[in-house]
Amino acid sequence: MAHWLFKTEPTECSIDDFAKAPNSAIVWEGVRNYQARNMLRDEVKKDDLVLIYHSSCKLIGVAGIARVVRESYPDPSQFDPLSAYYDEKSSVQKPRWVAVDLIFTRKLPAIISLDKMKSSAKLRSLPVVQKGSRLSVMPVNDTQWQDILHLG
DNA sequence: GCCAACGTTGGC
DNA sequence: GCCAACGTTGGC
Repeated sequence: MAHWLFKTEPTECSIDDFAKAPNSAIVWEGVRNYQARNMLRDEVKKDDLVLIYHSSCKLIGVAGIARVVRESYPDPSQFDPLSAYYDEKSSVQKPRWVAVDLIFTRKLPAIISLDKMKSSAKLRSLPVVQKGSRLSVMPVNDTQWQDILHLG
């Protein structure tokens, strides 16, 4: 079982949105970067655990944990002209983007801040703390997973 | 709101 | 297939 970190702007989808619907799958849609898509499509598997990371907000960092309940399938938002994620170059016959479904696991008692992760020597190789890393889907290895949660 | 660091696009 | 111009991301 692998571990991941998914970025989200809490104004779009926050850990509280997960917590409010603990029994319903959340469609993780809108990934529009090829490198992130490839991981989502090829490597993110059912039962993998995901750190939900809040970005572009006041309290930047890991807010909670979710679990993959459905592996990649065509992202419905790419076909929806009314969606902000609509892609006119994509088609149902040849979809370009994928989504996965997640379910709430738990909210952390406190956000594990980006600052805190950056100041941990153990986490220097973690993609999210590296300069210029903008991927919205990033791998987290087992050791890093433990180290991150121990910061909390 | 700024801007560095990436990613994408399109002319050649 | 190169690369300049442009667009986006996201921390600050």
